[in-house]
Amino acid sequence: MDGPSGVRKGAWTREEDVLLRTCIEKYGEGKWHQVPFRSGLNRCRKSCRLRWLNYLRPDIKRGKFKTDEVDLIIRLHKLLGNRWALIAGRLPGRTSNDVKNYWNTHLSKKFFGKAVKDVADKTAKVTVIKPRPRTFNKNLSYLKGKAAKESDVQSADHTLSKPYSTPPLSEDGISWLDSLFSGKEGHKESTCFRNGSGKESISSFWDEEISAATKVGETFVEENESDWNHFSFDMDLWDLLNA
DNA sequence: AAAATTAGCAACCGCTCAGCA
DNA sequence: ATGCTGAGCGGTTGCTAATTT
Repeated sequence: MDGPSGVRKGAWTREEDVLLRTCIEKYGEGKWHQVPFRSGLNRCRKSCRLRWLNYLRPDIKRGKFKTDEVDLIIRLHKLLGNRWALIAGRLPGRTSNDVKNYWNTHLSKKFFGKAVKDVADKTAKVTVIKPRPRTFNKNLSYLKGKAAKESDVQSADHTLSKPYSTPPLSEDGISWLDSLFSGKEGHKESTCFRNGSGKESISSFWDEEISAATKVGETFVEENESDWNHFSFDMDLWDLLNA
């Protein structure tokens, strides 16, 4: 079971779980590089971290996904793509691995299979561009104050897997995006689920998303500004989160 | 009852990013 | 500006249990 480097791999034993749990309870989460040494486990830090996050953490919820959880996964996946950590963050007690596994085993066939069938039926190629806001670039024309071209916005409609109503552009052509990113008025009362603590504002949802996105390298699709053409926004999810 | 197939889940791997020197 | 290291994420693999033939 040991790897070439002498580090143990494969399934965790009960004893290893106890050692890891004891270590985390004593020293707290984090400093994963020290965990194997502190716990006395012959495991790599990645393995320890994963075991804790996906299995040993006390707040992890086990058992089948409820229908509302499934519904949320579907909607969030539509909005965020395969960003399992973000999706799992909206599902109290569920890990990204859980969500990912559930999607791959239950939902991907259901939806991807259907999509394939739809495409075959229509014999039309549809490219679904999933939004990945973490590739934001501060040099993007939008962030430099340039307005998005309306024609671009309109053309984006054709790239979406589901039609949606694009909020009307104001004179500067960016107001709705502006408010979306700044999390300003109009959304403050909206809510969504958050880690069992009840609710949080939808604006904070986006604040988190966008702040993370803008923080990360501050690269906002510089190499292909037209990516914004494909920015999709799920109004159904918006409604759901507002509900 | 046994073999083959499928489904579900745990764990690993490789990559990217942030922080720091 | 650059390189290094730790941390985190998503894709993929592999094992096991359940189901079907």
